[in-house]
Amino acid sequence: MPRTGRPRTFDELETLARARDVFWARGYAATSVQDLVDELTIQRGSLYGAFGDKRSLYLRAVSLYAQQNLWQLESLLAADPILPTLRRMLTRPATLTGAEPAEPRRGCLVGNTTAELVPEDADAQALVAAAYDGFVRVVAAAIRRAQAAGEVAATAEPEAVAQMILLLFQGSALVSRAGA
Amino acid sequence: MPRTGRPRTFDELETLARARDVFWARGYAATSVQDLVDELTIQRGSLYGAFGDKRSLYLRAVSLYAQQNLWQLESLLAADPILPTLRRMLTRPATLTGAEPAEPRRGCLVGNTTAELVPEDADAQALVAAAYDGFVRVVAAAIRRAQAAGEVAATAEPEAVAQMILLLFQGSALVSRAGA
DNA sequence: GGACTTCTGGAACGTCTGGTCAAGAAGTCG
DNA sequence: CGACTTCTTGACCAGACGTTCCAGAAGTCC
Repeated sequence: MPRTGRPRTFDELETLARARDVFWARGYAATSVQDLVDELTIQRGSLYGAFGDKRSLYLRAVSLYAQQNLWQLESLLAADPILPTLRRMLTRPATLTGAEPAEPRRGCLVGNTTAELVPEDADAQALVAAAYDGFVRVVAAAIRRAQAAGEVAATAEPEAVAQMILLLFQGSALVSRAGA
Repeated sequence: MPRTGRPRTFDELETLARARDVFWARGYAATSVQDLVDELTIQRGSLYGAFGDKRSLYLRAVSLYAQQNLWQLESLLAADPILPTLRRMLTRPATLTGAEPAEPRRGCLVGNTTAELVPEDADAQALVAAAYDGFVRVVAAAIRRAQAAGEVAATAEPEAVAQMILLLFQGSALVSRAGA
């Protein structure tokens, strides 16, 4: 069934990425639909037509963020050795997100969502839980590879260590919003 | 200058504590003034008369939360040994707040504030930064005491370890909102 | 080119928001 | 008791909010 009718004049993915940045900078509730209309170069009608309502747009934006971060994480950890990479991630959370250091500190959009929407919103909860799960899975796999290569002590429990790294990473992203 | 006129019929501190719980459960933006009026057993006029506006009330509520948590932390760490206490705090963030395990997971109000209001709000930023600072100070002091008592290796940097514990603690409180 | 479909732009809607106000109740103080 | 001050109550306000809708523009398909 080929798509007929007038095509969109804006790129949906690019617009979604811009929405992600707006939400990331301001949070969910503090971002009004008017803010989005202003910054996405889209009119209200188009926004609602393409993304449904504000909440759906937000969830899609967070989902995009989580997926891009997971890819970035995988690619960063693909190169041996992993320990310097992990250290850099923890001391500079922006390593994963590709944000400029000069930008105002925004933390991690998944973490921010966890604090603002979860546990009131079941969909948001599932979304962030999946993101955390993916993080742990990828890091644990990297640890196992590093153990096989002799970089990391074989006695360490990969899943447990990965879980702890997740906590450190989220804690770091959160606290970094408040200053150094 | 003695206070004259009709006295308040509600206890200000108790009301503030209740406001803290409401904000803690729902977040800042998602809590309407009407919600507060409903749950504090106070009328709008009294609320504004006693606490100024919504934001002031929120900041005072977070401040109360932070101070109570700091006291609780100090008293928990006063008893040797500190390591089991720290472990319990990290695996069960509610240890500090005194929240029931059955309650919906709310994380840490300071952390939630960091995610929702900071860095847009300079007052909130100062508030949470002070809270983090207090946490690190108290934990570092406890580590120094434990080092003097031989419980903790003397090679550890108390401040650095305390900072890491803060990150783990905040990470744990945050991620716990999303599930186990 | 004609029929049809989708998108755009912007006005409009009802609701809810945080905040104010005034009148009366209920205290304190001398 | 009388003067004064503060608190309570609930109606009220203007503005912002998220969302809907429709007329016209701009495409696709046969």
